[in-house]
Amino acid sequence: MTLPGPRAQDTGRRPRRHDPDRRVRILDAALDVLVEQGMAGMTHRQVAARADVPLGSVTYHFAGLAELRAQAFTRFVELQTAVFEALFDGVGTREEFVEALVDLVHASPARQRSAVLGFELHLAALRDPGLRVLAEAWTRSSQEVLARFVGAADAARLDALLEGMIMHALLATGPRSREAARAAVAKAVELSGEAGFPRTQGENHVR
Amino acid sequence: MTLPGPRAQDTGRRPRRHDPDRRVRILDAALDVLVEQGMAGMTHRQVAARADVPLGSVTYHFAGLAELRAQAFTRFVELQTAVFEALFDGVGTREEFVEALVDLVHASPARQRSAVLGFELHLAALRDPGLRVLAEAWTRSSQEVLARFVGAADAARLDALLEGMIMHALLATGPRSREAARAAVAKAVELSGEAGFPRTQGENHVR
Amino acid sequence: MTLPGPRAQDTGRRPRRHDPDRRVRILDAALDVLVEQGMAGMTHRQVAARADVPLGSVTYHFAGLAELRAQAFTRFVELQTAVFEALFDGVGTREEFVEALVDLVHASPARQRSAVLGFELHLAALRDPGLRVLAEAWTRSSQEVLARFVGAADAARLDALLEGMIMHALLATGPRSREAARAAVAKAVELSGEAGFPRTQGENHVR
Amino acid sequence: MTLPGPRAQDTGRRPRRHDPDRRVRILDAALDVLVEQGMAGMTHRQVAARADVPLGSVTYHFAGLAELRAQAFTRFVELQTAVFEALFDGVGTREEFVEALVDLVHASPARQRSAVLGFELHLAALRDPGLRVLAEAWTRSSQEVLARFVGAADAARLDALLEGMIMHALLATGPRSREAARAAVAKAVELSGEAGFPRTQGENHVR
DNA sequence: TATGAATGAGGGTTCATTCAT
DNA sequence: GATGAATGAACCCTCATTCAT
Repeated sequence: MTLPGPRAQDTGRRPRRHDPDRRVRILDAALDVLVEQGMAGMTHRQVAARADVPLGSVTYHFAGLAELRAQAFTRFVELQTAVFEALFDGVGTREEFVEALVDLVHASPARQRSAVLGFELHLAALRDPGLRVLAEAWTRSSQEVLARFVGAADAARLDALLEGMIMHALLATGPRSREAARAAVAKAVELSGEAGFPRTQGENHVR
Repeated sequence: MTLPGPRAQDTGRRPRRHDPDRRVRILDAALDVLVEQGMAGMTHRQVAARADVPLGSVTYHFAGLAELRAQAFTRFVELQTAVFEALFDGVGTREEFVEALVDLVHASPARQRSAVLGFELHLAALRDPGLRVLAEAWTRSSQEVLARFVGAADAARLDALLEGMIMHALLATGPRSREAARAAVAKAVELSGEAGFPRTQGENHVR
Repeated sequence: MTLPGPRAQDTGRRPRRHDPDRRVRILDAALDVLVEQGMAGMTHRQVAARADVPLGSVTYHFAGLAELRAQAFTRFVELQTAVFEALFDGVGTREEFVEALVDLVHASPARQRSAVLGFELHLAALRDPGLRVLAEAWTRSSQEVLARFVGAADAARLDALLEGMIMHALLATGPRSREAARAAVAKAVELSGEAGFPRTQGENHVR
Repeated sequence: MTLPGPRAQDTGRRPRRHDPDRRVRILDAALDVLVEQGMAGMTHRQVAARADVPLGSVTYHFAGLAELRAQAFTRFVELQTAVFEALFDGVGTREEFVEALVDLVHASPARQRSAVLGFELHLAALRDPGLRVLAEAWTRSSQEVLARFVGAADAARLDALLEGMIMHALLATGPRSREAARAAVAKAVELSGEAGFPRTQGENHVR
């Protein structure tokens, strides 16, 4: 029965001065919390604890929770866009394209996080105009990448299919076979126009 | 100075109607709130206000917010399953099938609500095992309906595509052409096996 | 995810008609709850559940929580007075007297209950005039019993000692030796006047 | 329709004083409320009102009602231990010892408060392990003080007697004669061993 | 610049009590 | 007579946000 002083929010009291990317650390922590606790669980306190940062630091760097949310999602989209780009980097043949898409869809622990964040963003965007703009830009940029390989209309269709498959993969309890995913993706790609595959099958291409 | 007991109270005389289906009214109100405010906004107070019911009524009929959520989603799935069944009632040809799917996807004010609820359920299911069971059952039942017309694997693929298209439709700001949606759906159905279409194309069917 | 109807307060729905001593069952249940949960935990619902009686039955038989409390304590005092009387029934010698007192003090599972209730009553009586009257009557009656064996002043002193020993026994974690209790009681009785012991030591007496 | 987040708020501009010993003020207020309203009446709101502090201040400084209770009782025991020590400071003769004990027992408005708190602590300790530890430590320390004047066993007996007399004094409606209390205490002390009285009776002692 | 003490609105939930059935 | 549906008041607690330091 000690008297510990106010509440257990002392994060260790180290004198962490000069922490230039504290802002980014907070954003990443916010995304972590968002993945684990959902939108409703993303509070100043949770984020601060996750970032190992004093509570005031979060309100200091971000004008409010809405802004924190917006910037966190913005960071997510930036990172995710880069990942998406990289995924198709060096893809030349239809087979490689399909394989890249299967990578995208097939649930790996790493993909789980971005899948959850993506859907959180989509849902949040329904009620926040700023986020809606962000979500649309993200979707557009994704489809533009896909459109390098298939036509624009096919890209939209493919993107929708991927979105749905990712959601299904997210919710499925049992492990899903990669082959099933590949078959589904392949069938969808099959129908797409030929445009955009610089190399014929089997041809090697150094990016 | 009497023993206070936890509380002392004087109920504010108000007509206390016996209301047999109040429970269902509360569930519908909960779904309304969920659509408009999102999961975080679905509070006892909001739901009570929406159902035009005193606060205590919500906590009386449901043991907790978790149960209210669960039962609301359960009701949603029940209703939605019926709607889904009805949509394909009388569908005989591939053309009719495609048209039904386009109805499903194309954003009408009426579909908006169920689309949002569906995605809210999917997201909530990520963190609630009970809801996950419900979501899986719903997905399974939907795919079983689709599987009457195309093969099981195609049904899963089609379902994913629809899911993605619905989400895209939900987020799109501008109005989307019904033709674009039809084209995308048609292409996906094209690839499916012939199984399940009792009538040949062009054949007339009196609904 | 079943729809169990309102809340889990259905006590089994047997048609318990003609239950003449339901009132007493409720009182005993109230005392049980009081022992286990404390004053703050003695709610209508807890009592009803404990008595295996519908919620409305408690409010039907008792005008309010205050009355339920009062009547429960009244019942407790009645029962306890009888027990107290019985304890000294047949006590003739100083040794028997001491032994009876030690029985009273020494913590047995059975005594635990009445000890707790007694202290709850004392504390509640501090703020409820009605209970204060009851508590005083109880104290007076106890001391009158003791005064049959020792003088009135000694009875008051003895009663206080017993009260304190009971409280200490209640709080002690380790088991207390009966001998220690006997020694303490004996010493207190030693000082008392001779009045009231009809039999000399060793003499047999059929009540 | 912006994302609502859990809440949106506008603090109602009020002077926000930095108040370093607000924590202690809250604890004292909690003890005041406890004396007047009993355990069940000791709510956040009552305490806040009593301490003239906003509601949030109580929950800010104490993690929960249980902790508030625990720390309030801890403070009570600390203060009371000091008072108890001071009471016997300078006591040298058996007469002074008795007189000190009578001071302890005889109901003065000042003692009323600590007596009530003491019994509340004892009762609360029955169901709270942390408080039980505290109560036991308190009892032990009290008896150790008494044991400076009488033997250990006698100290326990004396302590029990005092406890009982305090409770009786607390409940008695009419004023009790100090002489009666002195007589009872004197008789109990009479039986105790001689150990611990540095000065013989009648000897004068300059405090 | 950075922090955390402070505030009150609002969240989930429990409950005494009333009253229609 | 007996019951349980219904009602809000009040409870504990969390939290976004402000602001003194």
